[in-house]
Amino acid sequence: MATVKTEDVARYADMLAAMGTEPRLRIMRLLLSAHPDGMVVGEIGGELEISPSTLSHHLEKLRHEELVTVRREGTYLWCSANTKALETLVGFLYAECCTRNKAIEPRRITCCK
Amino acid sequence: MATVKTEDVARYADMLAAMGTEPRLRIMRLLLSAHPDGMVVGEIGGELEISPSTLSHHLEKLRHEELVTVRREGTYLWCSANTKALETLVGFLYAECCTRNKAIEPRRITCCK
DNA sequence: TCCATACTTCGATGATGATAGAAGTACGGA
DNA sequence: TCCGTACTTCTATCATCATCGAAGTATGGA
Repeated sequence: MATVKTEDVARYADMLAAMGTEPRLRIMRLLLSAHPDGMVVGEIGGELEISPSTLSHHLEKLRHEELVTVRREGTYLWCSANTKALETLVGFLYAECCTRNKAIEPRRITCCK
Repeated sequence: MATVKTEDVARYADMLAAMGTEPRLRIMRLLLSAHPDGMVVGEIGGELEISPSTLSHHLEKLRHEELVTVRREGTYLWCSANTKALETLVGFLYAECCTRNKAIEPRRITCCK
């Protein structure tokens, strides 16, 4: 069990905040369902009905927290969920709840859905 | 695997936002480490060096998202992490990443810490 | 070189948020 | 009944955020 450095808490808080908005959480869900191919920016906007400039800001935020990666293909930008970062974040929450403090039984998280 | 209703996404986003701030994430960590007894408000403030009124606002936010429960004992207010709500939230994230989309291998979350 | 498509950045606005001192409320004890 | 402790609410301020239209940049194709 790795110890959580105090400076990490701020980082995790920022990642949680990045997902703590309905449009951005929807974006993450969409990208996860399209994983690992990802989706083109315009396709995300069409699916979620978010205006281009607003979407761009949301993607910028998610990319800043490294929750989303982007690669260019011609004029298209392909976005993908960064599973590495998600792994770290969800692993942190899981550890806080189940491992470090044993406040929640693991099965309740891994089996309840 | 329960299906996630669209209106639930907004709720999960609010919960993530509630924990998406360094002081509040620290509060949750502290309360989890003190689970299930919880901690008195003043003790939290002393430990995290947050002024009484600011702390009160943060606790109000966490309580509003049902991440924290409060019980009174004389003049003291005891705060506890609401494991039921945390369970739901972390279960949702786990499902999104590992079950629904299989973007992340479960072991990477349950074993990596 | 010019154009169309895809996306970003600029600029502006209205909203929410974080913080904290000061005043108020709740409670138990003297 | 009065006081002290614990905590909240009020009030104010400064900062960040979400949104979106308009203008700008990037890219490939004609």
